[in-house]
Amino acid sequence: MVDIIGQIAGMPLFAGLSKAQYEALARICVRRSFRKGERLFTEGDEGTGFYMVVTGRVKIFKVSVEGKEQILHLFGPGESFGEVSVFTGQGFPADAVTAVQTALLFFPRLAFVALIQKDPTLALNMLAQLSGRLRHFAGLIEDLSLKEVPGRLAKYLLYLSDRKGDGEVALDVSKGQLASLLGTIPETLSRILARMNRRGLIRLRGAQIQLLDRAGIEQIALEGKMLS
Amino acid sequence: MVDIIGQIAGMPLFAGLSKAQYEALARICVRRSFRKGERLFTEGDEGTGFYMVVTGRVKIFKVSVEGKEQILHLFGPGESFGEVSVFTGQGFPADAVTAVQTALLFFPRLAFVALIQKDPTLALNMLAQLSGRLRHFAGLIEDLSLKEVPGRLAKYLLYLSDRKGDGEVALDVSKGQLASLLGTIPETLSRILARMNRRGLIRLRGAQIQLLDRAGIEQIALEGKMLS
DNA sequence: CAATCTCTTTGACTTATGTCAAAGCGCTTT
DNA sequence: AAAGCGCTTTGACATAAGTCAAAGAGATTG
Repeated sequence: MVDIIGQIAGMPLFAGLSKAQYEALARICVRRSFRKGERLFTEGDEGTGFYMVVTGRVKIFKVSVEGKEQILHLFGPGESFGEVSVFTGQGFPADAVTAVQTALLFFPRLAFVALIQKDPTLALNMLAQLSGRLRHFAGLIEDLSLKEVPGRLAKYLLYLSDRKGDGEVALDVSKGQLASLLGTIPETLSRILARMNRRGLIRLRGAQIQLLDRAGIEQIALEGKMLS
Repeated sequence: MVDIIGQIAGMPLFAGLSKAQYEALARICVRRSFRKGERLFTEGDEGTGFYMVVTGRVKIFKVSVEGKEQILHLFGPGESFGEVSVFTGQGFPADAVTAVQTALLFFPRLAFVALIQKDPTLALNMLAQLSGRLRHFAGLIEDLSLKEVPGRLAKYLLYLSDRKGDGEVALDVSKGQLASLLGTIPETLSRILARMNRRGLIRLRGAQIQLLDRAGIEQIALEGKMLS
């Protein structure tokens, strides 16, 4: 119980709340652990609450009839997911699976809504949370519709690089999963990485990628394509 | 003033509020009219509030460096937009332009946040609103990534048909705009409509489209492609 | 340490969709 | 009705990206 409060206190969604609120949140939530690859829910399932990642990683994705998948979001520690069906009352809009061994807090719908009704700060935090997610989705739509795969890849490499600081980047997902994240397939991703490598934009060593020509990569990200 | 209250009362975002709340909302908002094609804001602009459509139509979209546009959403009467930057404090994530002559209500950020803090119902309505928008975006991402243009078009035709009831559908946007909505260009859309016409799936007469083979169209929407 | 299994890469090929250019069509304006 | 204008359609072509198949690389396990 006390350690759950500790976990909750650090989350952006719960920033600025009173001690009493932390306790109330800790009282309504349930901690659950999952092995890698476990399914949390499937599109259409009735949503009885939402989740927050304590440790690990959760993949939210859509699947086509042929089995191709598009990752909508990868959520890590401190991030929450599954709120949409809490507030609309409809089923989940996508599938969720753990990408690695994962610990989650589950917040039941009705109890959480009751808390929100009593605490405007919590409500505003949640509104900020969903707004951020909308911004992210708008970016994904832009990328899928207006950029080619090299452009999306370049943007992702720069994103990784910005998180780390230096010019050496370690992919935080398998290349297959990265393909799903970028809206393509492994073969295509592989070819484009090879092309960037040949042109001296990057130096490929497995999951380690060195950004050799940052300006060139930035241009590809901006223009959305790699001039042939 | 009184007529603004009347307009507000009917909006889903404001459902279930007290008379006093309607009056407070009416007090903080400003009504503004725009001619067709006027720009309301541009991506990156600081958001000082959000808008609600009274009459007319607003197009929210992204543009690529080459000038191709992807429509994120078309908002009509009773729908609101621009909330994202209200709750994150960052700039608008996309561009907004009126698609026709349009009347809007503008709600200033700080005044509205103050109201939300006092009224949990308003907060929950807004959460439902944003959640619905996330669901819509998830669907758009799915379509762009996992369906081909015929699949997206079929889905849109069925959507129009479901709104109307019968098998005769009138496009509510120009074909050029429909292309932007579906993530393609006018030439491609034109070809695919012609192909569906040739195959007896639809009967094309300008902006009037008759759905002749609903089952066939549903299959294309589901599979995401038109088997050649 | 070999065997196996999965993930990744490469090659040859197909195809959906974009590009560019021109023609067609409908609508408004004079 | 003629003229002009924007939107739509069609054609010829280019190309990004998917499919299928096989080889290669890396990791895991017995």
